[in-house]
Amino acid sequence: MFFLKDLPSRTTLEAYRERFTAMDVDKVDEALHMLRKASLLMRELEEYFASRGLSQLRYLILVVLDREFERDGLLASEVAERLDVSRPVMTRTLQALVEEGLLTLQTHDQDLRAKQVRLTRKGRAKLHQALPGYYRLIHDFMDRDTK
Amino acid sequence: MFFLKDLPSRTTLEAYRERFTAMDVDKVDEALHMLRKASLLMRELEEYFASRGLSQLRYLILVVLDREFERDGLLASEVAERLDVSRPVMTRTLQALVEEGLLTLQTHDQDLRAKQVRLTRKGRAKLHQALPGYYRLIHDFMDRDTK
DNA sequence: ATTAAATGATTACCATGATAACTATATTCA
DNA sequence: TGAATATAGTTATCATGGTAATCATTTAAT
Repeated sequence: MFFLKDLPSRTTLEAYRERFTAMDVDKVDEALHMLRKASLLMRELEEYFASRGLSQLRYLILVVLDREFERDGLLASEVAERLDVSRPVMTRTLQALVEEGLLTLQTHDQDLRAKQVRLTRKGRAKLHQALPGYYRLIHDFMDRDTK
Repeated sequence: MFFLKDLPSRTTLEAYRERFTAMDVDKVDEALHMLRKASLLMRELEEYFASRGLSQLRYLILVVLDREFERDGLLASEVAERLDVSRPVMTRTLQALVEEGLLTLQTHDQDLRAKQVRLTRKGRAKLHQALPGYYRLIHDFMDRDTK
């Protein structure tokens, strides 16, 4: 997370450019604003998810599984790959979601190392309940911010 | 962090809009791209800081203190306020930085509850060593990304 | 002046991210 | 075919974020 209330001014950035590096001040400035804005939005999203017994990652796992409605679940490694998150975090989070009855985990038929992950009806319902508020929050944030 | 490799398509977003909420699809789409881009940049920054014995927050604490060169340090609460981070996290991080000799903490003269935080010479040097690479990383990321 | 409320910092505890090391199973190739 | 390598997942450990509760001190109010 990146929470610097007063970002470095253009003047400060230009002084740095002079001193050591051939950076594009505009792009760096844009990046700093983006980091702060994204951090604020992420914080709001985490708060929203927490209020619904979810988290950013839990939510995204449900999304990824919900998308693949033609397939009978995904391998844990496929979920991890689509989300670009480390395996141990995936293991832990999937287990927590199973505890809560939102997913099932089952050893794969052919490959005994692998785990098949499936959404339960409860999991799908939980996701669909969270979606409207999720999009509303993002919409409101962007709306507020661009004013 | 937000790491969904395939973001919801415009079509998907429009379907959601129809179904439950009067959202601006463009703005939501923009927000999702921003979240992902910021997450990737934050990950690179954390890696950079880790390689130098710092972290995003440790770095920002040094920046905030370095900025206030006219003042003889800041109160811990002032640092927390400028960075919008919770007090317990600030306490812990300041103590770690003191352990490493980058800061000093001293009980305030007038208010015995408060702590005065000051950059040491070593802390200032550490910050100035980290700055060029920090800006270069951001520059390169933005440059790469906009291609 | 004394009590009540507010403030600064800390402690205890929990959630979520990472990496390194490990187990078990599959695959490759000599 | 058997040994070496690769892959899927887990465990252990650590870093960094949060909230709630607590302690000490200061400020406000009666």
